[in-house]
Amino acid sequence: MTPSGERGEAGAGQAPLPALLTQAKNITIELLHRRLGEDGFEGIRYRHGSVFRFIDEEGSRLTVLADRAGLTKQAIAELVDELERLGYVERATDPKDRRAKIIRLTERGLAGQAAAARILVDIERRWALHLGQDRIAMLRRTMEEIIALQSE
Amino acid sequence: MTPSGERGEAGAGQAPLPALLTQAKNITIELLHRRLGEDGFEGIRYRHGSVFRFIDEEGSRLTVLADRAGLTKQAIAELVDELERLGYVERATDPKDRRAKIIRLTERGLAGQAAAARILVDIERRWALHLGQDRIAMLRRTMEEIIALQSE
DNA sequence: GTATATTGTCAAGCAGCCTGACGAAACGGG
DNA sequence: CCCGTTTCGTCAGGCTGCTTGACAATATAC
Repeated sequence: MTPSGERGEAGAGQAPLPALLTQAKNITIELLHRRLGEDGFEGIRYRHGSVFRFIDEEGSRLTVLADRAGLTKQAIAELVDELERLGYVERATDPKDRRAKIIRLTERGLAGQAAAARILVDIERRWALHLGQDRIAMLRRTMEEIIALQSE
Repeated sequence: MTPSGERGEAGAGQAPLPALLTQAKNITIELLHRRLGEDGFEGIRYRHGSVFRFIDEEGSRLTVLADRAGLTKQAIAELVDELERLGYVERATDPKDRRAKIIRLTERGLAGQAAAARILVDIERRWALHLGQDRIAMLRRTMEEIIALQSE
């Protein structure tokens, strides 16, 4: 009763684009989080990326993070709660605005952020080793351009 | 209180790979489902792809679909319920095995499946128009090879 | 100085999956 | 042929990751 499979398609031709993209994404985040765990950064999940990716060096407000991540304040608040419990992030009341709280990476949070970046670079490097540097660079550029194309 | 954003990264360099892949996927499925809707195929959601993608022409059992999609029987059962309500699929008891039910695409289901395939080809074609045929073919091949690389 | 907007939190709900347990039907060995 | 085991689909309940709605505390504008 535990799912596993994934095989070829039933119908004509080739795997649909969304399936390909999804599978590639899943592979990437699985590698990333496994290696984060191995490096001692336990408990970090994919969703936490919304904080790590968008937080400013000097810290950011909840509202700002929510806006950047395209999520609600409530959703981000829960992520921050979790990361705070795990010791990656800390909240401090903004002295300029006592409604707001500044969310800042702790030492460990900074280390985790750096580790993630390093691991992702390494993943790309290993793919480049098998498929060629230019192929991987092209993959990245093509996706960026597709995304740019759509947001016109 | 409705999220929207998505902007550049805070930290160094470039967008992380998983974010890129996710965004590309989201763009694709959004285009796909919008155009499916325009073509009169209402109510189809991303998750329904697990049925449309893996169902055999003569129909398939629930268990088979679940296995192929990498989901539980229960998850697929709910998808099939929905698609049945929408008229894309029908259940028939297997005469060979009265425990089992054969899930088969209706006329409308077949039309929807064909439309989806056609739209996806068209999306790729339009990207190729802007970025070049070779770039899009390469994108596809590179992702396929990355996926193959990981499942060694 | 008071109306209005903004910040973060509490509560509740929905989607999309999961695990567990089950009756009905098929299968396999004696 | 009968009975234990396996396989089919379903029912019930739970978890995760998000949503909308409502709110007290605080800041801002006129």
